[in-house]
Amino acid sequence: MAVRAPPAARGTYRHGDLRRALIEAGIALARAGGPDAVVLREATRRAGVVPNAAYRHFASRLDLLQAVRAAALARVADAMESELAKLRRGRRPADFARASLRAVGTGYLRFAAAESGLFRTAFVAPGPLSAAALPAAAGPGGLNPFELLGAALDRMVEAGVLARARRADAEYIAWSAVHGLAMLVIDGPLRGLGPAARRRLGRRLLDMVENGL
Amino acid sequence: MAVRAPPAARGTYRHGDLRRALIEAGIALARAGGPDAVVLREATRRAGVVPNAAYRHFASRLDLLQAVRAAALARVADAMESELAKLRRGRRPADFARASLRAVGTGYLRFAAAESGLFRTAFVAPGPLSAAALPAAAGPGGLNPFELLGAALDRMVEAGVLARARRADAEYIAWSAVHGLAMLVIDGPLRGLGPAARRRLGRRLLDMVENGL
DNA sequence: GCGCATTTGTGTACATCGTCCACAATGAGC
DNA sequence: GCTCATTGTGGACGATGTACACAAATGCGC
Repeated sequence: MAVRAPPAARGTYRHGDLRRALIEAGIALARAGGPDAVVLREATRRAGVVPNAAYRHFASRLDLLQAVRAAALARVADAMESELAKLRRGRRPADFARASLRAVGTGYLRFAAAESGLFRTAFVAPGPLSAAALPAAAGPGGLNPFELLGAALDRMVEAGVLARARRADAEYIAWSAVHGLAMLVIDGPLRGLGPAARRRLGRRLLDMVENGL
Repeated sequence: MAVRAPPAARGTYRHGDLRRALIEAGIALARAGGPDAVVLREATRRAGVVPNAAYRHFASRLDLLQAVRAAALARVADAMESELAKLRRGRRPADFARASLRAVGTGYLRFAAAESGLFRTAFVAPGPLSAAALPAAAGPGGLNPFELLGAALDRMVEAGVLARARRADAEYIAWSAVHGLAMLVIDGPLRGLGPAARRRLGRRLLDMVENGL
């Protein structure tokens, strides 16, 4: 009878929740192979549906990719928040603020290393032009990765650890540093570096951000 | 008769220098559309040759891409060197060393902004696994981008601007920062930022590297 | 000079992909 | 219960990467 064979095979004509199923499949594909692996036909196959069915829910492969991308971004935010959650709140504000910034960076780098396919998908060039703006890409706390970083920096200013004059654009600079390391580690010259070396480099980079910002 | 129609149409059976022609076409494609635009059939079309001819010179599309990638990397090195060449040598060694580091970074960022397609191609993930090691990717001076950066950092140590203890891994950290900014500006949230804002951010980032390294 | 093997380009073919169009099954609203 | 908008199916097209067999040109040994 095979009501639920591994790929699919449903009895009903309607799928019920195809849109979600396609995104789910897309996430699985992205996880395994990055953005290029998000292939429309394969997603429909996994959803047990004919390729064209996808066009009832997405205008194009790119449209599906964007949805997957948003999901991936949300997971980045998750990773950051879970790192932030580890912080003990008891400390002096200055230390706490600094630790927040590091936590944000650490979450980013950890996620990049652990889920490189999704990470690459999250930051793929979104077509020729797109406001993008990381729309519904927030984590459980309701903040997207960019906003989480901004909040950490604000905390640093309040705690007097970061001069107010240096606050402007600080998120771009800090993000750049962390993002660059993530990229180089994922598929740049630093690929296959070993977790220990990766952590060491990560710490060193965050030192630079902390001191140089 | 059309001996030389725009796309191609040669008289001879042999092409003469197909390998080079394909790489050249690949570079043009990468320039215009990044790594994904390096399409084997289109390259052969431009070379005025049937698709399969490419396989006499490249094992696969990916192999062609690697060749284009090497060329792109060489141009990155060019950009860095040309920025280094602008430096007046007369100054105090410390200033000169610092300026070298900035020049390397500036060249990198300039190239990323001016030739984003080639830049993205230069740093695309090279397949599932590859030693890569930036082989014949050097500029006129014979140094690849990574080596140019290393040389600048060495100069800083010699000039006493960078503590010897902090020299280790410094290229990875510095590269990360600059690379990250380049990525964000090219197709991340900082896309379409305007040259002035871009330069400002670049300077700020290089400040961070200089102070925080 | 000449014959033949090696190189290099051609022709045909296949699977896969994104996408379009016409049609069929379904379920909601009257 | 009829109608109609929604959602999935079937078949098709052009593009891509690539494999296999064949043909033209080159160059080497003689």
